[in-house]
Amino acid sequence: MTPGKIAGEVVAAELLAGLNPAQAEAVTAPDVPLLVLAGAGSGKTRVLTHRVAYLVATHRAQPQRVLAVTFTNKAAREMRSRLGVLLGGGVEGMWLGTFHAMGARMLRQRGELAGVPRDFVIYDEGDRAAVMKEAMAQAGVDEKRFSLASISGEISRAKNDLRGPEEFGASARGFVESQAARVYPRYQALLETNRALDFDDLLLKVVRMLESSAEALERYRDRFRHVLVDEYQDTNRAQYRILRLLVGEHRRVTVVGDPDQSVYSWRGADLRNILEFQRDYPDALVVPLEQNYRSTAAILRAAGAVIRENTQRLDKGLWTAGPEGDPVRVGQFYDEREEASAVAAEAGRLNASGELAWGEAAVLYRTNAQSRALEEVLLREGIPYRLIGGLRFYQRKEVKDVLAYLRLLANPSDRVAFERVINVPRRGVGAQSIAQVRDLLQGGGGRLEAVLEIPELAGLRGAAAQGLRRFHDLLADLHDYSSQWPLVQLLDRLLERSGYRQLVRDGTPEGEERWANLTELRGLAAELGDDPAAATLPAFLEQLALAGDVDQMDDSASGAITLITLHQVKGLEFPVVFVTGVEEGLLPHVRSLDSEASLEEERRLLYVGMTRARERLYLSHCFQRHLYGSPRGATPSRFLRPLSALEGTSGWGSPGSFVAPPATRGQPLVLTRAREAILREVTKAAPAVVSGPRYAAGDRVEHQRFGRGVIRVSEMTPGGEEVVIDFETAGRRRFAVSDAVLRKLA
DNA sequence: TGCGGGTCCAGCGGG
DNA sequence: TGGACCCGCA
Repeated sequence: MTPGKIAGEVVAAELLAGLNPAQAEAVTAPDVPLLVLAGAGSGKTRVLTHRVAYLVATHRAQPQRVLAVTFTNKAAREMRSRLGVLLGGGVEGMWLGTFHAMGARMLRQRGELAGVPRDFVIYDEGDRAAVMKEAMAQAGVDEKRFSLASISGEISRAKNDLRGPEEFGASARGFVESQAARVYPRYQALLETNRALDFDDLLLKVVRMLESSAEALERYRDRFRHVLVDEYQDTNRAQYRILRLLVGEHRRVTVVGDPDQSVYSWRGADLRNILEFQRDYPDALVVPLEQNYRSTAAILRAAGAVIRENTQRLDKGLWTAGPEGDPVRVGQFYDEREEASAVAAEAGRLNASGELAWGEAAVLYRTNAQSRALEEVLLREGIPYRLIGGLRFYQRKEVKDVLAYLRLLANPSDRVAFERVINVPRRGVGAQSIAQVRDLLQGGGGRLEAVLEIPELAGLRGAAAQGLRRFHDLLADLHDYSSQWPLVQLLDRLLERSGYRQLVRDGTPEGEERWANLTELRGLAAELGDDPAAATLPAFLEQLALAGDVDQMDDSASGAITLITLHQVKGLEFPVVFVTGVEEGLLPHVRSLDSEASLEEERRLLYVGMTRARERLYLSHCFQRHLYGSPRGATPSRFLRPLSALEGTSGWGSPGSFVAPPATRGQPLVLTRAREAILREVTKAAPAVVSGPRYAAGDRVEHQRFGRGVIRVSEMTPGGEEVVIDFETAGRRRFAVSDAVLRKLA
């Protein structure tokens, strides 16, 4: 026996330590198709990573022959770092990432086998919308009658179902579909001229490649002798097809998922993939993970009672060896303001008694609009919170603009990028001139680069022509520069030479905020600087395109209550969870009432929310809720029915927590007022009615996001107090004072 | 070309 | 209610 083998066995034994029998079974299962039905909080990620590590440690798999696919970048990162720890390095060469990253990588390697140019760019949702708009115009589809979103959705769905323009056109039924069928081929043609793929293409083209090229199929099948997939319940048909093709005859495939947590059918996820795994592989080994390590018995019982009403599911008996815990509380409140106050009051009570740090609680809701009332109350009460979602980093105008410049440098055919920045900052090239250029290119009258150099080709004269030429010179300059200097310097030069820095930094606080975002982008480029392979422009752009967003959940240590949608909260957990707005029309949402399947998905959404809670779970609904500005009556969700008779479930607050609506509207409820008074005393947070500045130069402060710093300037503006802070690590920044993110240090 | 007011719309959002 | 978008006017 070789020393290596012995070491491997030692590691293997360590990998099984602390696993329960079901987990161990899944980790050590033989090379047969394996379906791990992992209930909420049952250690799913642990099993997946340990199985990969186990396969490697026991020499059943070489790292470079393993493909492990996750749904999010975050999950991929986590898995990579956990594997690094488990194996002490040794993950080199392993393909570990999202489906889309995997697709991009394969297409860079062998995409030409499916007619994909090697230097393709990846279009995000914004770019896709721009192209879609143009395609709709070409097809003569009226944007007023058919929304971009509906057409775009149809086409995306078609792609996820592996239907090309012809096939889709042949089977199109109904108004929207037939319009989409006219747009689809034009949309695809435009992507092609731009040498661009959208996210759906990253999957679709891989399928086409593997199906049409024996060489490609052979190559990747041989390469990936072990295939493992996380969140299998969320895979769409294209992803399913890729897996089937890759797994082929060797059938060493492990999928992990929970049908009860499938909440993305509207994005193409197909529950059949997991429900029918055993039909696809009749000899599959199915290992249910039923022991929950997260929630109390009371919480599990309530969640189980809710999800059991669904018909489309594989029953699991989720159980816990943990304590019964506090009862699950269901409360009714007058309206969303009182609901928010109740959340704040309860969180405040727990915090005051030392049972809860702010960062340990989350407030969940169905729609983003619901966050407003919560924010207002938390702000008023001085309770720190962080809002997940909203406008994301890469969707910010300034970031998209600068990225468009970079994309144009990397790919001069990218007309979406061109149209985005040709007149930003202004160069005298208006909509009219852009249209002329577009028409010329449309008619095949030349390449974009040529038109930039000789604008007269497009019939342009005067200021517009000069603007295009200046733009051309700028790009040429940057192009030369980029061949000799690292990314960061290129970015700096771009910001200077283009005039973009001046445009953004207009002296307003908003301008500084935008500039701060660009500084962050610069930071990302700098991070890559250490790695020569990643520091090229194309690699940088690809990474950003696939990264989607800077991870908002990474700073989980923040001392703030989390406000988050039910969809985004999947995969997270908190000691204390409030699920708000559990009402008919909201959860289930009105738009899901038309089919039993979507209704069941809504129920799963509530289930996901409930199972995020470790110790305390609160559900609330209102008597009335403001929707689009006007009040409407609300009734408790049908999903709550099985809870009414359930042991370990009780009302939230005193029996009188809900009282009849007041006779005159707009009059605050006495009870609400009393509660606020109590809360104020408990949290000692005085209402934020301040007439003068709260900060002075020299004050030491801590910012939720940027850390510690010193106030340099404080001034009162019509919009409130504004401060300039020198941060220890984040440099000088300017803010409007917000108690939610800034606090004074002693 | 840039801005202001009218109008329309409103679910969840990974990669 | 509030944001996005369009049209018309300076």
